[in-house]
Amino acid sequence: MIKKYTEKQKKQQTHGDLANSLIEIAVEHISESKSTEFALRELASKLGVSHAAAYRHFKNKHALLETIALRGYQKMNIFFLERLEISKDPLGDMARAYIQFALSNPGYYRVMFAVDFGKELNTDLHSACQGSFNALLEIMGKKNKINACKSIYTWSVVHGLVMLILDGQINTALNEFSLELDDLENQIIKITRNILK
Amino acid sequence: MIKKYTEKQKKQQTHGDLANSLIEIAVEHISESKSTEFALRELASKLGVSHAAAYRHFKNKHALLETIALRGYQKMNIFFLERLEISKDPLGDMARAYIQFALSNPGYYRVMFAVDFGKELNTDLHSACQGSFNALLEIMGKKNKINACKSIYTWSVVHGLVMLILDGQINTALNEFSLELDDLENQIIKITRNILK
DNA sequence: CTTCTTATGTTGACAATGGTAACATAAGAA
DNA sequence: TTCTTATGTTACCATTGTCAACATAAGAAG
Repeated sequence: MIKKYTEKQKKQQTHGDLANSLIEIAVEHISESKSTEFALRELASKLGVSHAAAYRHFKNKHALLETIALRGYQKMNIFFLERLEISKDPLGDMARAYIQFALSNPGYYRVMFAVDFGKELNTDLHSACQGSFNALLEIMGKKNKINACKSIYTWSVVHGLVMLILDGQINTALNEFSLELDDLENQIIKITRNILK
Repeated sequence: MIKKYTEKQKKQQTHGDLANSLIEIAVEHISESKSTEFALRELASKLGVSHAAAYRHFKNKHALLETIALRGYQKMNIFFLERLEISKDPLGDMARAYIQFALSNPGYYRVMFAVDFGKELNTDLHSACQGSFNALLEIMGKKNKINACKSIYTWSVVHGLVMLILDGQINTALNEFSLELDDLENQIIKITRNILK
């Protein structure tokens, strides 16, 4: 018994760019749900494609996440480069750029910090992540222990702030003191700059 | 046809303290897997109990997570109180306590920041979380905008640092500069303490 | 002690999901 | 035109969350 496809199925045989579509819709979903959990089948369905189609482009669900994380780091690194090429305040602009990237790309950012790094050393991912940190390290000046501490410190500040904001943990605090996000961001960058002198 | 249980099943009819056992094993699993994802059935099986037994103690999987988060905040608040009762350096000790709690209770800490706060306002959870922040706020002195910023700033530093450490993101940086965690922690607290000046 | 009620287990079912295998078609290379 | 490969499809399976029906334990009420 030979299977035959209907005309509709024939037309949908090629989606065009399923890999990218999957990435986009996953990032969007993660951004809205505030969680990196999602159903591959549901996304496929939304794209008008069968549940198994995704496996032609990604080995499994985790591979999709890894790809998203990698793209996120690449996007972020480019974002940094653009902002820092001509800067009179590298540290401040770096911090500002970091916060802005994360808050305007919550889907990517979440995945970048949700994918387990320890599991199977994905060298691409590792070096992409390393790249961001090195940019920060260079801003600090000479590469030594003290400046490494300062870099980690700065990373901690911006990463912590961004995660607290994305997870909605400081909403009530902001409301209570009628604080705007912009004010907070400026304050935090100001403090950071002073501290590191 | 009436079902009969074997002698073995009869003995296992009461587990003793399944609710707490579930919490403990879940926290342990999360701590080891570095992820808040787990299979309820697997945990039940490890506890020698059937897959549906958990539902006598928790409405669903998410409820278990909420309970873990709540306990985490309670444990953390107690931890803070103990450390700050007699302190000559409240901000430094607070930061130190925060980092220590998170690093020695990674399972709880992860859940505390993974449970979605926005979904269904779990008032207990909210107030428990609020309690931690208020402790920090009081250390800063008068409650105003500036000090709210400083509090959020401090929280960002310690939360960011802890998450980067737990997620293994700064391992390579630490290795590269032969930095010990203790050194880093001290450096960061030293820097943070300057905030209040 | 007996009986009733409730707390806490059990099994069995179901739907959703991740993943694989077998198969069909499209598209481009030979 | 034909062969190969990329990219879909359906069918199937194991795992998981959840619920319903049922069984037993343990303590309260008589």
